[in-house]
Amino acid sequence: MRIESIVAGAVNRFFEENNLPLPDQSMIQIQKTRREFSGDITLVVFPLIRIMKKSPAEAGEELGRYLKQLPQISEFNVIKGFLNLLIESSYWTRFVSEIYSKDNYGISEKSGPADTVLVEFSSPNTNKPLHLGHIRNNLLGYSISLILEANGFDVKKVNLVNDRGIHICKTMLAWEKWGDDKSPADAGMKGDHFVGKMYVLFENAYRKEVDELVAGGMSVEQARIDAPLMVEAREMLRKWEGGDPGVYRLWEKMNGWVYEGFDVTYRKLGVSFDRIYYESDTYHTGKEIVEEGLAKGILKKKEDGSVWADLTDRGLDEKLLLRSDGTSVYMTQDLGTAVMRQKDFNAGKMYYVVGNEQDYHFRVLSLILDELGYEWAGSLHHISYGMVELPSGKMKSREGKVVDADNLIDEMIETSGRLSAELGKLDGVSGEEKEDIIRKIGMGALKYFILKVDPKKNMVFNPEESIDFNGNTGPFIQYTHARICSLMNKAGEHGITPERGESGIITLTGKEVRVVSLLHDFPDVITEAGKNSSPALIANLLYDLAREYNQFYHDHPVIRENDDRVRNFRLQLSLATGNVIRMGMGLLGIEMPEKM
RNA sequence: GGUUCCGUAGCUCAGCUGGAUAGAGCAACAGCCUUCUAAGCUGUGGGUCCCAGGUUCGAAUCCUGGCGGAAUCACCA
Repeated sequence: MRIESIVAGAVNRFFEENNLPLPDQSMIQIQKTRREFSGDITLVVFPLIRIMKKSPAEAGEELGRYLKQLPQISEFNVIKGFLNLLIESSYWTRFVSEIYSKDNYGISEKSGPADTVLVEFSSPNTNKPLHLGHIRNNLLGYSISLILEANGFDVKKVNLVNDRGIHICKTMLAWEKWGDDKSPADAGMKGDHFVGKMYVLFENAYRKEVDELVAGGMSVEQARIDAPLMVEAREMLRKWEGGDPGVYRLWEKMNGWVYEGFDVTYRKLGVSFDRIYYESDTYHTGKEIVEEGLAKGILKKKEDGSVWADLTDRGLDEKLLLRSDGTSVYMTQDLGTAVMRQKDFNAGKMYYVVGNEQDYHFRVLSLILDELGYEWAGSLHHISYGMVELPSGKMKSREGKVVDADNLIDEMIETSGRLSAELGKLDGVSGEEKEDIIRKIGMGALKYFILKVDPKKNMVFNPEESIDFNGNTGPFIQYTHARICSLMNKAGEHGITPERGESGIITLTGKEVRVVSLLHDFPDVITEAGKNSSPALIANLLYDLAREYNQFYHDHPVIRENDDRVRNFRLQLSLATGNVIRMGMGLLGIEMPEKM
């Protein structure tokens, strides 16, 4: 049993034996002892003094004397209402001996098909390549999926591709006009970048047209509608919706280019999906659902033919679901997608990893599904994450103020290679192995940089100051792991391997205890990370662990230790640390080199 | 304007459902490699936790009101 539960149980017994009312569970607060005091864990006695009717000092003393009887508690002291408990080394050595060789420590087994959950992430538009904002989305979505799996859920990762709409038509029109019938291969570009370039060509020419119309005296709003390019794009959208074979072929061809490009980026990021949905499919279902709602009288049609959901009873406004011309909007498609998915997977929960700019949209989506009578409407859960901003503010694709995903990835790997060379770290390694290590480190730096930040918060990325490889970074944690691998190899060469079982009666140093106690926290952190959809919690623990381990490593001999029992414990401790780091980083989607 | 979120060191971020003298990293400066990987370790300086009230034995954390910033409130997605 975990030490916190043992102590909490003993506190309860104390009240029982003294015929006092039992304290509420929330009153038994156990936390880590702050470093400046002596002890490992601390019971906060303030909440208990009311029942005990004693001063904090007296209550602490009394509880301390009682708890010291536990075989796991060796010492105690009371300072200002805080009861600090020193844990017997044998508790820690036994704990380490139990987990050091497990490759599933902290991981919950799958609990069955009833616990299927669905995670949507990525959700790209097919008119431009992925940028840093998408990277955050993909890394979060993928990591959260892994974390939910580690919490025992059967996770389905799904992607919803926004492959239809006016923005796609803009790229098609631009290609027809200025593409010279070239393919991405002809242009020597990745498909998504090539199509993205078409989008930019359109936007630039369109802006020029608008400017000219405005100069001629037209209002900006009207100019945006009347600009010849926009008229053509809308015409193309109508043809697409009408199933015009020529337009449809072009649409398929250009989307194909984009998907080829996306695949490359996804592979580099190491993300994958169990199922991909396309809005060009789901919007049909969405329309049907709206028609049904209309027939049932839940939705209402206005005179101009547009269809609305009335959410004024719920404290919100009315929401448009079909335009007056009968075409669907964003919400329509999301309704369809949700219903299709529920049919496909019957998931207990559907998570949407989507930026916080869409908080309102998802509140409305869930409410409308509820209005329409879907009893699973409450199972939608928006994992809302903050924007990635540049020092100059928000990224804006139309102004070219974006950090391109592929460029960034390439730069990270390049930097990784340069640093390795400067430090002479991989001089003994060559070829594919070397490339692989360099790639893992570069990607580790990028992924950790993004994931260590609380998802809910906006974060700032400064392209001028490239992502660090020292300090609180992915490579720092990877390095710690590589060190441990190297240590174990060296130990093996000396014929030293950790022996199973407890290492015998030894007294641990403060640094050893700090490392063990972080390992001890790992399962709880996985649980919390699952509940809060926050990979950052895992990242923070791993950083603390790596830092504490490096301190331990700095001033404790392992292989060179003469006392067999101590040496064995330190080997187990090192192995356990390496395993937890590897598993934990695995949950962030970060690979671990064995040397670097 | 309504709603939601945010405001912690020069910069980037931790700080869990209230607990001890608010912590890391980067940047700056000063040290540590005949010893298991120096992408490491140690030390120094750096704070009105936006402001003002309130609740509490105790508030960066909870409540109210300001100030500042962001998002959203589309027949865009």
